[in-house]
Amino acid sequence: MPETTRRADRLSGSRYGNRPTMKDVAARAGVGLKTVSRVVNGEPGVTPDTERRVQEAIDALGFRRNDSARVLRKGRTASIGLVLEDLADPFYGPLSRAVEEVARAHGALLINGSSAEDPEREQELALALCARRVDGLVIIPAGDDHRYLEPEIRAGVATVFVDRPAGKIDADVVLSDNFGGARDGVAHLIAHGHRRIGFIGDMPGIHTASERLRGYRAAMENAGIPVEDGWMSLGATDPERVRRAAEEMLAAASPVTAVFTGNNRVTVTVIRVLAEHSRPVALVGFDDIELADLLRPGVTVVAQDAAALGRTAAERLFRQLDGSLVAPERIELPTRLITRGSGELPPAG
Amino acid sequence: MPETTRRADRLSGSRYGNRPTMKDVAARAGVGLKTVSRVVNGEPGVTPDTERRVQEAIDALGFRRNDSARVLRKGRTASIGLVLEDLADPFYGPLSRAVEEVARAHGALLINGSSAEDPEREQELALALCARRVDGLVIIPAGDDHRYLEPEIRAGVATVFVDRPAGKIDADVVLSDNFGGARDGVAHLIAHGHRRIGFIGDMPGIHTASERLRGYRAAMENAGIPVEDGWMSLGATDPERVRRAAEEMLAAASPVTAVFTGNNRVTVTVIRVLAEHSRPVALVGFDDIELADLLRPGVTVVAQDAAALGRTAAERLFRQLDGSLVAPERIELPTRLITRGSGELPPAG
DNA sequence: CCCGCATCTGACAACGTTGTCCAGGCTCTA
DNA sequence: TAGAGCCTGGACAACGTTGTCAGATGCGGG
Repeated sequence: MPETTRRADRLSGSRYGNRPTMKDVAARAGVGLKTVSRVVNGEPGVTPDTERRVQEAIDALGFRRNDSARVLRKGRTASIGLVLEDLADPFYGPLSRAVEEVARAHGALLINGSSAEDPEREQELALALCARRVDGLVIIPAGDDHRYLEPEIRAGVATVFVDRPAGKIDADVVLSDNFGGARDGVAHLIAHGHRRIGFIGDMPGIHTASERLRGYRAAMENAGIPVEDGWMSLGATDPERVRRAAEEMLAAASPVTAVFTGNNRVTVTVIRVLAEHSRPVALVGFDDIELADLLRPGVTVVAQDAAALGRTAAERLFRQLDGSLVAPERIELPTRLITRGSGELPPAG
Repeated sequence: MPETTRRADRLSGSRYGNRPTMKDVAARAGVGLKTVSRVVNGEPGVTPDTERRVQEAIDALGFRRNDSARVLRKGRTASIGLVLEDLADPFYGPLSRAVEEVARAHGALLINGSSAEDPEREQELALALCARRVDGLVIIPAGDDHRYLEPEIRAGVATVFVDRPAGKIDADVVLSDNFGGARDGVAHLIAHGHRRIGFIGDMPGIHTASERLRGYRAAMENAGIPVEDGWMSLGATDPERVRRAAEEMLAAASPVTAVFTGNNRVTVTVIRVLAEHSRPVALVGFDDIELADLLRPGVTVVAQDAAALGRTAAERLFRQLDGSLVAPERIELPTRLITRGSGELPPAG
């Protein structure tokens, strides 16, 4: 006789896991089920007196509407998912926060998870979010094949990719101008007299990394400088390898006089190496880093606006949900060169 | 005749918002509803041949289980909520990530939101998460009254507070040793010969801030140093006010020779002020900051382990859900003094 | 005094899934 | 070959909510 047991537990109020339902509230208030629903949702057509009785019952029982059931009935969850690479990376905090603020403005909750740069985990996470029936997904891709999302998108899940483009499907994408930013950063070094310029970046398999590399090559080519072997280090992600790469460039027979670094983590490591180095070496880094202005010299960077990326993507997501959007688009946000000293050092040696 | 319409849409596959259900899969595979459920959940009792047919139907239709319905039926959502102050703050990134990893290890998703330091928003968010029927909540309190959670906790929502204690309810709390850390940091300055030491921190209404202030006072008292008016600045949160406060302390008739800063944001601003100051002033800050080792002098800090806070809290949450936990507890994690130079400067002037 | 109308209320089905339980078909043994 | 027992598959109810629709109630006017 489970019904009896449950009622007893509920009345005693001590047992975990049994929450009062609208039915319980209705029984206590002596009204119908639907009337409770009306009160909870602020629908019209309830006399003040009835409303008061219902409200009292709600408070007395500690009732809270079960949104799972609501979602099941209504179809929309008023929540969106965010799949990013690593929340602990300072670049993603503001991005995530920006997405959240837009979601909040649309009355939606944000569910997020980290892919840890693992394509399989990205897929697992994205599909788990779809199973929760999020209304939309903002994805910072780890993998390069997103066809697994096709059924979801067809089923109406709004989808926007950020920071890196979607792989093998046609979808909205919001990016920084990685190519242009890197090109301008390297050109800045060239303008200050450098010709032997190193590039240290992530694996070229990652879109942002290859675009920035392309920018480096373009700037060098525009200036008519042939790039020598040993000036480029790709795929060095962990500090140890970045350090080795930087040291090799600086110790070569004809060492580089400037370095362009492909992301914030690389930049930080290279700053450490340069700090130990005797001769001054110019540096421009992609991504801004905190306290960059307080170092001596200050660190010149190509800054992207992480918050703007997140905001733009989220706004586009909700416009998809509004139905006011049709064709997928690729949006590129400009980067900004912030000069602080390290990029303006003249060539030494 | 809505049924007909829906079926047609589904077959055409073009209209948004209609997803295939197990019923559809069953019809297509020519099996019963429950058999599909069994296949989807990997339950035993299905012949390989039937399983194959079902799987084909699933793939063909792009079916994905609706977890909302599942949750409704099963009672548990396998998701936990995290309410924090501001994801954009570098302190919370690693904390959030640590919570996520623990959740993942337990097969749960993480839903998070920022309170923006607003008690009302904290409550709104926490209750919204409860309405989604998260299994548990990790909360970094913005407010100081959490009685609104009593019905939820009684109903079985596991709850752990982090970084600051819960207000007016008895609940699990995981904190850093704010008092001890601040006391030791200030004692460190005293040990290096300082007697005129300033304190710049957040509003004393915030628990961490008042504990750190208490630590400052204790260290001074232990050393028999009376604290003068004007050595303490409380409630300065925005950079402008912090800057003014620091400048006043340094410009006073008998200026402070060292400063203890109450959190990372304050520390960063004070570093800027000190960089412009002529005489060297010692500094110890609460919270570690990135690149602190690269500044000259390096910044001595009292570091808390944000990831450990998050991990400890999340683990405790899941132990509550296991039922292996009974009485609420208060856990205090140690802080660590990291000497890098700024805290070891001798008194000047 | 009765009818019509507006207002308020509640019974019922449906959302998509899972747990329970039973039916039918099979194998194995006596 | 009949009966017992096992395995597979499916019918049905339930989870807690909301939309639909019809019934009840009260009021004013004819």
